[in-house]
Amino acid sequence: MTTPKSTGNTSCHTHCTHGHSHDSARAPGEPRDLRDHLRRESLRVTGPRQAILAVLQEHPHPLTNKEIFAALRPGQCDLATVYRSLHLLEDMGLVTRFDFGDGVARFEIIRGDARGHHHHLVCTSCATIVELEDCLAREWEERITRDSGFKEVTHKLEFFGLCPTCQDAKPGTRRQPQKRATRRRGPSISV
Amino acid sequence: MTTPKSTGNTSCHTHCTHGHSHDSARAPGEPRDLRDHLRRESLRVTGPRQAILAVLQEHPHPLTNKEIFAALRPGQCDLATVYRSLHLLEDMGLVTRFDFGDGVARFEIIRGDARGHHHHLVCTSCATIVELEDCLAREWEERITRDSGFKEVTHKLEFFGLCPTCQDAKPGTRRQPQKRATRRRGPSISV
DNA sequence: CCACATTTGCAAACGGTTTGCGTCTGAGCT
DNA sequence: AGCTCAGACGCAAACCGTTTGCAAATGTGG
Ligand SMILES: [Mn+2]
Ligand SMILES: [Mn+2]
Ligand SMILES: [Zn+2]
Ligand SMILES: [Zn+2]
Repeated sequence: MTTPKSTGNTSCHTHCTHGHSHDSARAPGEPRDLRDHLRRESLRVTGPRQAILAVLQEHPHPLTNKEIFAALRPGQCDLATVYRSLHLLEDMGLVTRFDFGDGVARFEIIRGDARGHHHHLVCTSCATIVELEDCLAREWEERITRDSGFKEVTHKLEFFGLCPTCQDAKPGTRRQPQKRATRRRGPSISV
Repeated sequence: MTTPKSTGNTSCHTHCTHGHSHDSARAPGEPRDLRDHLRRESLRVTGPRQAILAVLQEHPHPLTNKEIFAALRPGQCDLATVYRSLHLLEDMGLVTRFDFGDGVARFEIIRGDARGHHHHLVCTSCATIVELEDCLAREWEERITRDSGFKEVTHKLEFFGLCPTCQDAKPGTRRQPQKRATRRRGPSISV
C-alpha cells in the first residue's frame, strides 16, 4: 500500500519541471502504443492526442478532463477535444476511467508494468488520493458469475475516508468542508 | 434520461397489489422512523416526504429521482421536492444513495432487517438489477485503515455484467446496445 | 504534393441536479 | 379552533459536466 502522499484537488503532485518538450516528440515511455493503436484503425496521430497522453503519463493519480485541459499549454487544445480524446483513449484501452462519485470522470493512463486494474482511497475532506495495489474483488467476480448466471462480470470499487492530515485539522479547520450547504456534490460517500 | 432501464420506470418487481393505502396513513413497516427522525430535529412530516418513503418502501431496487417522481400520483409533489427530500432522507440515514456510474443517483430505503449495507450486480445491456447479499469489503476496510492511516474508511462497490437474457440476445438483437455512438453515458464500466 | 476522410474549435444543446424566491403549511401555543 | 412563523413547496431559472452539429483545419496514404 502506498503512502498517503498525493494529489490534492489540483495542486502538488509530481509536476514536470525538467525543461523538455512534451509536444509531438515521442515521450520516454509508451507513446509507441498510441501510434500503433491509431494507425491500426486508420485514425490519426494528432497533436492534442499526443499532448493529452503525455500529461497523463506524468501524473500518478486520476485526472479530470478539466485538470488535463489545464495541464495543457494554453492554446494547445480545446476542452471538447479533451473529452473526445479521452473517450478514444478509453476505447483503445490506453486509459482507465474512474468515478469517485462526485459526478466528474477521472482518467489514469494504463502503465506497462504490473499496475493494471486497481482502486483508490480518497480523502473525503481534501481529496488526497492513495493508490491501492491489489484487488480482492476478482475472486468475488467469479463467485458472483457462478451464482448469478451473469457473464463478463466486472466491478467499480473505491474507498473513502479521512486522511491523516484532515484527521488532525479539527472540524472547521478543514480546507474544503466538502462544500457543505453549497453545492451538494461532495464525494457523497454512501457507505 | 437515456440509460437503459430495468426496474423500468414503473414496471416489474414486487409491485404493491394488496389494496391498502400508501398515503399519509402510516404504512406497515417503518413510517414510525420518519416521524421520529423529523420531530427530533424540528423538521416537518409532510405529504411529499411520506409519499416518497412509501414509494421506496414498495420497490426492491434502487430508484432514481425521476422514477420516484413518476411513481408518485400526478400532482402529488414537485420533482425539485423529490430531490430535496432524498437529500434529507439520506442525511437522516433512512435511505442509501447508490451510483451505478451513469451519472444518475439512485436510492434504496434502508430496511429494518439484516439487509443493511450491500451492493448490486447490474446488467450493462438491459440494466436489470440483482441485489447482492454479503459484502466482503469490510475486512478490506480494516486492512486499508491500518496501512494508510486514514480513518472512517468506507467504500462504494458495484458489479456489472451481462444478464442471462442479454447473453442470448445475439449482438444487434439487444434492446439497448448501450446507446453507442449516441449519448456517451452508458454504465461506462471501467474495469 | 493532392485529395479526402478524420479532427478540431466553437458555440449551442443536453440532462441531471441545485437554488432563489414568493407562497403555502405543519405544528406548537394560546 | 384560531394565530403565528420557521420550515416546505412549486416554479422557473441557474448550474455544470458532458456531448454534439458544423464549418474550417489538418494528418495520411497514394
Ligand atoms: Mn490509480
Ligand atoms: Mn439494493
Ligand atoms: Zn477491483
Ligand atoms: Zn460493501
